[in-house]
Amino acid sequence: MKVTGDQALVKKINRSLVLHTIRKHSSTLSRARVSELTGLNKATVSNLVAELCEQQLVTEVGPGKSSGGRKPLLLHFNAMAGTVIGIELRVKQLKAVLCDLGGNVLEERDHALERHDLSYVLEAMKKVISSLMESAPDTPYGTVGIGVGVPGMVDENGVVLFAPNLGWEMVHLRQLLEEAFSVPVTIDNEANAGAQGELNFGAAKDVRHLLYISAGSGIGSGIIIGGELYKGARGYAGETGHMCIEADGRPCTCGSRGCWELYASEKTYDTADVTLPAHNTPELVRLASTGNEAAREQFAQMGKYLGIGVTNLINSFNPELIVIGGALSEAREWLAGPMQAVVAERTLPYHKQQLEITFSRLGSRGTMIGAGFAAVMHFLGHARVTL
Amino acid sequence: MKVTGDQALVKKINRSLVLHTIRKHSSTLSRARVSELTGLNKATVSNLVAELCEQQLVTEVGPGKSSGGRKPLLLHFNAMAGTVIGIELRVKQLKAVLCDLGGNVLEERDHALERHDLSYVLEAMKKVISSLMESAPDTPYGTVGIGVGVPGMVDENGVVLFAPNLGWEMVHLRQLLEEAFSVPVTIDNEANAGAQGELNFGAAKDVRHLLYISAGSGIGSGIIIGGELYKGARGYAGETGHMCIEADGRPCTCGSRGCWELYASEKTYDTADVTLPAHNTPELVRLASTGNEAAREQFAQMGKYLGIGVTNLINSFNPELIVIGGALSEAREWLAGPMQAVVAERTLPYHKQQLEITFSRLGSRGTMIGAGFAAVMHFLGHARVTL
DNA sequence: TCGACTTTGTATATTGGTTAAACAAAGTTT
DNA sequence: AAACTTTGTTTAACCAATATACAAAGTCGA
Repeated sequence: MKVTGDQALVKKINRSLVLHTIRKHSSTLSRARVSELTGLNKATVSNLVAELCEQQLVTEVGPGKSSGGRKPLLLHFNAMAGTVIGIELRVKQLKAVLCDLGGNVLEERDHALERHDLSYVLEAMKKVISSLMESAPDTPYGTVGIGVGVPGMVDENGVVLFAPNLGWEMVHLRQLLEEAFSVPVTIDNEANAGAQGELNFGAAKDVRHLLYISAGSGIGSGIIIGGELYKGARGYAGETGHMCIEADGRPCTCGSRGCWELYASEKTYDTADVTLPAHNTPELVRLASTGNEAAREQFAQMGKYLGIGVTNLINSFNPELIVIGGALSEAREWLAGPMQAVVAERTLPYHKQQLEITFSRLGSRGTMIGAGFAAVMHFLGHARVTL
Repeated sequence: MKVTGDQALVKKINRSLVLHTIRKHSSTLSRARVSELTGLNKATVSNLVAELCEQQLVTEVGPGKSSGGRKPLLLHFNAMAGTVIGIELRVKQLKAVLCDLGGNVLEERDHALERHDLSYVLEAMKKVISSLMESAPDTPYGTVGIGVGVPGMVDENGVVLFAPNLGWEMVHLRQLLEEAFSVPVTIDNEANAGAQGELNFGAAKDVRHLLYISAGSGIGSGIIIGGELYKGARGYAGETGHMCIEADGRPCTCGSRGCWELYASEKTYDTADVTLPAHNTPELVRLASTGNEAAREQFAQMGKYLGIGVTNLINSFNPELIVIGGALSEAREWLAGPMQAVVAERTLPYHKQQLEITFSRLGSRGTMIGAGFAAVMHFLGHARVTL
């Protein structure tokens, strides 16, 4: 959209600056400190804070310690000003949480999915959302948004362009949910949502260049560059599961061959050469931990191929931190070793020096929380300028 | 950098909006039409245009056709208000142009490079730049910037982090050139520069989602999403040459194995199984056109592997248009067929419907012109807001 | 305990940009 | 020639940020 500059815009930008500064350092900043951090004049900060207080998004939490003068009045981001719903749509499951504006989980729901057709899934979503909305505590703004993470490509209008694992194409999911609940809805790629979750509340707090790999029934990645989600036209980037790692490898449903996710996701369970003792991750993890060799070997193979793909991404994006999330992160104990070995062998020394690989801290909740966070950001607003 | 909102910022944003609107539709817009296009008030446009006229960036070019009222005064973007220098640093060659602010080439220089050590290359660059600066016509602002495209990763401060084909690491190129010439310098990845060139002046004018593949001594890609260069922390994105397309393929200097550019760039010349009749692209192209089978087969193989990598990128980014540039675009006649065949076979029908693959229109000049354009944009300023 | 100093936060006048509305200028149409 | 259209400028009003002065509330040393 074409944006022109006027005073309303200036105010939006500065309000956003002040609000998010307080949010990120809740209960530790005074007006004076916010003024220093943002570069805004003290008076401007005072005015904007007054407005935010009226809107109940910020409260004064009491005096802090003096450093030789008047005691500062510490400002608190009022996370309980409203709630959001975060949803992760998986292939066989619908997971949802009710969060406050600070990403704290207040309620949680799980719902098994038997089919993937839109009307069935939509009905299930509506049920779960209604249930969470009813359980929401009384807050000034109520439930201010719904964020959904889906396993597929999403455009800037919240249309699911393509979700192969669900068999969806061109589903106007945002519109459908907004019509049903009359609340702003944000739709994100599942990996992008997970990346946002880990960046804001998990293993990657305040990392500038992050690569989040979501390994489950497929593989997706969320890429954070310069502290911001590198989403391009939303969800387009990071569709790395179909990165070809074997030129003449197995044919994939995507039309190509040798795609990464055929070798390093739960898809391997169906095509594995050896007979596996189980065909789902939780069961295989259980078996591996009891010493089952076939299960361990399976994870070792997947770890190796995970490492190959991760190496590609390291060589492309040179992140500071890599977080592995998704259902497969449960198997970290058996994946990590082989994966790290491949990465150590294949990446340039130049990359290795500042690189760390870790697993999701939010676990299976990361995507939901991240999706909910997108709704929070939509509610709070996030204007900024590129020069 | 932290940016706060004030009236100066508002003016910057609006000035930028007006200036670039006029630039993109030079000599066809009146003040009234600019007001409509930008959404700014007529008075605001008048004021900003007056200022731009004073700065000699815009001139009134005369009356247009009336549509039932007073004739409009058409506004012209004064491309000759200044000049920029665009440089492409290749492995064996330094190519440079002097352009006006509209990307029109005024002078051109070529300089062979015998070595890659920094001091030697820097000396060559200085010579070429000085020569172009001296030949620059007299303009109000003179030579306002230097843009360089380099075959490697570049960070946001113009530091060449890593350029394997030159053996460079952590070269503060921007700083070095700015100190030598006291003119703003922009450093870009070579593929990103090429993408910018084709987007603004070449085969991809006004395309929203573009994938530019630069295939030469290596492979890089420039990704345009939503009409803007998707560069993340500059140059990090698009380092696709080291995308692994053969899990246990040939070892690469990058530390990995089976990298794309080992199979689809000029690097194949050195590792080809069969004895090639020549080991450089121009010669092979000549041979292929005279009917040499070995040369044609070589290009066919490269085309196939180009297609494999391109398919990966299509499945990841779903662009509208793919432009193949770089030295290998000279061989389009023999590459295109095999490449298209692989792409057609491997991509999803969903992607194919809106996808077009073409070759560079600016040819070998694309990167230079794009690099120069980056300098133009730096000079003109390009403030905008994200909500 | 008192006064000097510090730090926090607010009030006031100024600045500088956009804007709506009226207006002037220069056409076309009937 | 009168009525209408379109272009571009002038005017006054508005509004957010800012510098500056100031009030409030603390610390610290003698």
